Amino acid sequence: MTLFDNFFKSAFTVDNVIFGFDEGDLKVLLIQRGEDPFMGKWALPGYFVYPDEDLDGAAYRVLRELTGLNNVYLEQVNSFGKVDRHPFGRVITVAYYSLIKIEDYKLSPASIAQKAKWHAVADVKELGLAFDHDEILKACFQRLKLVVRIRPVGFELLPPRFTLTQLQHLYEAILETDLDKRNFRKKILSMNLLVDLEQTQEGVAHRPARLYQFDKQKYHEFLSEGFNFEVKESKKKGGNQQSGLSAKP
Amino acid sequence: MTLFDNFFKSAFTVDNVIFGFDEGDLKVLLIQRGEDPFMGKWALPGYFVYPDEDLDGAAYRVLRELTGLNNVYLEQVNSFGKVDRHPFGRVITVAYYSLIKIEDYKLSPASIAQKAKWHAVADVKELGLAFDHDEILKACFQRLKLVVRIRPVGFELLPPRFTLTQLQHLYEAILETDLDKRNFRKKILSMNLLVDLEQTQEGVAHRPARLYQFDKQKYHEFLSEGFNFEVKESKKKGGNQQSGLSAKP
DNA sequence: TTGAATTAGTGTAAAATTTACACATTGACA
DNA sequence: TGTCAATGTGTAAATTTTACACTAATTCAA
Repeated sequence: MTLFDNFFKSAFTVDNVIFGFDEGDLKVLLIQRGEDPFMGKWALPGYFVYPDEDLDGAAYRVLRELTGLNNVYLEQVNSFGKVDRHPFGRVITVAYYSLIKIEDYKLSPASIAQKAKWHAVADVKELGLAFDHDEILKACFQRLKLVVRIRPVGFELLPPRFTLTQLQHLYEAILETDLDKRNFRKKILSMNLLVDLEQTQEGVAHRPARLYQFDKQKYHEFLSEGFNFEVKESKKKGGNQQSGLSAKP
Repeated sequence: MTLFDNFFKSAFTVDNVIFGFDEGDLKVLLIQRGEDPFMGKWALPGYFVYPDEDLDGAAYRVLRELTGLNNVYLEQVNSFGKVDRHPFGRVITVAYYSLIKIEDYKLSPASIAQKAKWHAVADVKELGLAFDHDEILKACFQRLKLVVRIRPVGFELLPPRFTLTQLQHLYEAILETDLDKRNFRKKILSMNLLVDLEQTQEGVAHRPARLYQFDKQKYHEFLSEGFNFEVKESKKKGGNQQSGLSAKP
């Protein structure tokens, strides 16, 4: 293995951007560092890749240890390897993002130890993360924006029963835009991905909304055949520039 | 740095999928391995990431050493880190793809030494690459398919003057589909990205085609504002399943 | 010189999709 | 019983996409 003997003190890690959705906000799970470097700062959960472990395996492990969750959507985004990104040495990290239902997330021993906490993605800018984690988060968020147009992400992020307004808010949070209510509903319903539960919300001080769930079978058809999401921005409110996109079978 | 002392003999590399376009075929630059493992097999050009070098820097270096080219479109795609992907030890590689004009590529000393050769992407399946390079190529090709819809890749892959038919063939090669000639032209010309050079081909045994070049300025506007490419498959010939997509400002 | 071969170039109408837009409905609560 | 707050619904216009076939320009060979 002389090949390797030439090579240097360096390490691989994975860092995981764990997205959730709650109270109309897209959130990300961060941990507060208990040691240097960046003691006290917020950071993405991550850890070394073990020698007997695939990259994906490491990402799943980090996620599992922190959240206790197993069957989760997880996708590699990019690697980050600036020479000086870690003050203690050369560390190249592979970034993953995952989508989880916040209500499924129960504090694990690891998450307590690491002071894990959900933060609204929009608020993280001001927070300033450790290392180059701001950059990593940005890349993963951008990827999520792409993926939401190609895959029905509501499946991963919403509770089993949800209203169309909640679903719309999710899309708006991810796309950072406002959508037209009627057009959104038309589009979503026309995909036949939703099952009308013929139930309504309870205990809200206004007309209660119908509850829906995703149709797992249709969803899997979509995943294999391709998927098309396209809803245009409403121009009423002051949403930012953004528009449609489609990807068809 | 005790952190690092725990960690293992392992290495990072970059592997580069270098695409070119010639004679109607999308091609990839491969090298024939002169040493074990996989002696004699074709492989993607790649090398270790030096300790004082960023990932992108390493990818550019590999590309430059092989092709002598500098100002090239290059994008990170994914990392590959299966435990056993390299028979001699743990090697995690970061895959990049780049787009070059084949006519700009001149044999460099490195490319001669490494027996570099262009292969049609379609033919590589049968060839069987070293390591997990088939998988890496596939991932990069897939990425290119996505990118072609969002960025006018002709810029990077075609010579300065080209015909609309050449441009169409490029899109067909990347998307692996047939496109309708009239619709393609309508779409491309409506983007105002092309400059009609008011010249025609010479020495062809048929009606000579007009020559165009890309409008650099418009191109940069597109890059900053977003880009929209959408042309649907022609159903005449037996093209495979594929259809449109758009991404707008 | 003529015509055969080959690729370039061109327009339109129908279908599908996207967009903009406003008001009646429901239930809780005071 | 009326006020509050969010739900739910339809249509017409504009835009985009799609399907489709013939004439034009040039070379080459007879």
